[in-house]
Amino acid sequence: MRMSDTIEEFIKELFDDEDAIEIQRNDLALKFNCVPSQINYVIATRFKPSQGYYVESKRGGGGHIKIRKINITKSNYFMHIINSIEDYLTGQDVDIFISNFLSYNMITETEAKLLKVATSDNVLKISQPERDILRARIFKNMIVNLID
Amino acid sequence: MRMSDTIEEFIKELFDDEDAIEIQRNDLALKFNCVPSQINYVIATRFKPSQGYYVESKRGGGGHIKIRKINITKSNYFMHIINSIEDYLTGQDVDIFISNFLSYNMITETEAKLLKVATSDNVLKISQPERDILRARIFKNMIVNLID
DNA sequence: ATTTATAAAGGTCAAAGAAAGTCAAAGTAA
DNA sequence: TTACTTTGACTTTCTTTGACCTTTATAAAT
Repeated sequence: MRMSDTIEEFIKELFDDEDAIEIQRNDLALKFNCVPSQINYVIATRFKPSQGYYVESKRGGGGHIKIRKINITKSNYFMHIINSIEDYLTGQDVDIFISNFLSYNMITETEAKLLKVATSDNVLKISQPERDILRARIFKNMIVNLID
Repeated sequence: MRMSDTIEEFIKELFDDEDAIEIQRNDLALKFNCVPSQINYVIATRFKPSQGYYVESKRGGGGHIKIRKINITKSNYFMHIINSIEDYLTGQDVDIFISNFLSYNMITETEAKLLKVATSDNVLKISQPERDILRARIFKNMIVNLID
């Protein structure tokens, strides 16, 4: 088995239910007896955004590499919602969606308020059926941006 | 955890609702077993104006370092922005506002994305000048909801 | 009362240390 | 051959440390 695969596996095991982990490049390199940049290679090839991960790091004393797993459930959930919304969307529909999002802890209170106000009749202020069409577009596009 | 982080945390806990605190550099250094200039480092990197703090100090006997939290209260800040927006708002204006909000740490990345997408040409998709008028309405109303 | 010395703060800056990042060359496997 | 892996020299970023500097208060000396 390639060393990169071993390291990849090890890192993946670190996510034990958690959705984010923190590693130290030099420690890992030491543990696997490889050069530190090998760790970068593993991360670059196995923990890309397209593979559902997203990475941030800090250099200097006490530096570290943090790898976050994109919450598939969340993104599936929102994707499903988006697909389920037709071309028209009423204000009541929005209210129901938002209260569900909140009860599943998918969004913050502030995000809820933003969704609500940006799609409210008072703000859109155009006549039907254009209003519900515009509302659907705004709402769907906003939701896409709630996926981590 | 880095010493700087520990010290930062400690200092932040000193603000217990208060909006200003006073510390003594040598005492702190002693408490955390570090050189006094470490305190300066922490202050310089973690209590910058851009991070909402402002620092004054006095040397000599009975000297001290006073750190004040500047609360351009979010609410004042946003209210001012809202008042400054006329009936029309372009996409470029929005971009500038958003990047300012972010650099002043007034909003999260997600909130930024929501603001951006809910006011983008692609989503509004109506003709001018109605588009800029609608954008102004949506943007202003969303911002109101960013005030905790 | 004024000047002078001393001690008590805090400030600055650069060097050393501690991570992580980059990139290209060399090695391997399909 | 071609794509993927491994290595290592070099770079960049952030933190820690320490030597030296400036400011302020207070006590001592004039």
